[in-house]
Amino acid sequence: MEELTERQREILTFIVKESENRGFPPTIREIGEHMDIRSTNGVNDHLKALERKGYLTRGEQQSRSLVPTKRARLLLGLGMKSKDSGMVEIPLLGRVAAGAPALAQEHMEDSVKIDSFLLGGVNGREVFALRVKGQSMIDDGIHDGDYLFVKKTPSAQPGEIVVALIEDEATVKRYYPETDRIRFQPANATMQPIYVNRTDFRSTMILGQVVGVYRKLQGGRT
Amino acid sequence: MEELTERQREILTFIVKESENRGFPPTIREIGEHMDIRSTNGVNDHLKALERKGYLTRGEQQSRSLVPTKRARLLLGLGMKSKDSGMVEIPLLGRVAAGAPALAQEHMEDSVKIDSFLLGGVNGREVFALRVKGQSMIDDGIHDGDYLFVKKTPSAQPGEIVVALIEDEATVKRYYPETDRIRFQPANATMQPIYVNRTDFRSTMILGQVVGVYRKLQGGRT
DNA sequence: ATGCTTCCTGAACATACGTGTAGAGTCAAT
DNA sequence: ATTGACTCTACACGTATGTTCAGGAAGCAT
Repeated sequence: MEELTERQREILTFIVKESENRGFPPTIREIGEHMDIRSTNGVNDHLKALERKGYLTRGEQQSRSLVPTKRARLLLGLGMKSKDSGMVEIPLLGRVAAGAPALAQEHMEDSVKIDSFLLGGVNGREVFALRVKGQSMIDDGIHDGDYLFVKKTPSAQPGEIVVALIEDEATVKRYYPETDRIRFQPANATMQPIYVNRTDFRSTMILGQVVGVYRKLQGGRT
Repeated sequence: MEELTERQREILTFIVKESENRGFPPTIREIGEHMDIRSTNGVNDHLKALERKGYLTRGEQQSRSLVPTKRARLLLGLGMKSKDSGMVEIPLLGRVAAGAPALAQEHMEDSVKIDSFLLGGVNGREVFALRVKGQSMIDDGIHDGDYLFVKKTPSAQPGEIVVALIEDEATVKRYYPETDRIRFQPANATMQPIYVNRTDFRSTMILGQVVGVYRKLQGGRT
């Protein structure tokens, strides 16, 4: 793990303390004021460094979206609050049917909490969950009714399992870009791949990348 | 104390939840989006009411400066306990190798927390977790490296997936009692079942029944 | 009827805020 | 010698965000 410089640690401490004392994180300019840094970019350099070293997560174009990571709390010797450490709450979308699923809205009525360890280091805030419908990925061990944990991302690496919006349906497939089209490959010997021409392809079609699968097993049913 | 209207309470709840989940409060527009209020002023009316009634403090001209008061937490019945409710901590045994696994000891060094909802109502205290070794259950969608959540029980129903101690090895198989022997059936076409004579069968051989499977997926590897 | 609160639309405005570019100085490592 | 982290200034730009004004509809008490 990369070490922090004195200045970076000071800023990280300030962010943590402000978050606790005021209830929300500071802005870049507030940090600059406290640290006697006249230029917002001076502060930004530090924030970038903290993010790169894994002590801070940021949102793009979002004010005050500075959230220290677990590692940051450990470094600063601030004991985590009880058993809550490492848990994230994931919005649970029902069995996604037709139409653009409510990714934008994300009503929190239903949610699942999960150990962030099981997400393999992915930031829990960019993950949603949904239930699988159908057998199209059975050869990859993804069954009907399974819970999928999906990292929101508009792109994917070839061969990765993604959730994509195809013909207004959210479906789970493997992603294979080819020269002039995209192949969405089911993992089921009885099913054919779906092809989408690059010209028809919008980045919004890929909703995210599957990072985890959970299946309830009880009473012996598969 | 002035009461809150339904709508005001909804917004207050949203602010509290967002603060906890994301680490910072929402903006007026984010609230509007979630509540289906198109006008920022519509939201502002509610915020003014919440402030007037003493459930919220705000800063002037400051983004995201929405901090619920103690009274708000009381009203919502959140005793400062945050997201931990409904969580259970499950001891995680390493890849169980040979010999009686440390069920008795249950070194807690490693553990996973999981939403009890995902255990399907099984009491978390009688559950342990372990990682799968081998491909013997691949046709049931249980792969090498998967995490199994196992309910400790000495018995099982026919056909259920169990963790059993066979020849000093902990293995995952389906459980089929036959007239004078027990058949432990792998879910892999290339593998043969294991038979145990009833006379040799001790109840301690069944460690538990599999109630959940989790698989990390990342970078496209299966 | 007349007000009052709640709940909302729509639009406009000022500023708070994140981001990018173009530098520059220090210091340690190669 | 050069490269690269770290630290910072100064300035500009776009947009994210809070605030305010001008209403309107529904319900409810006086």
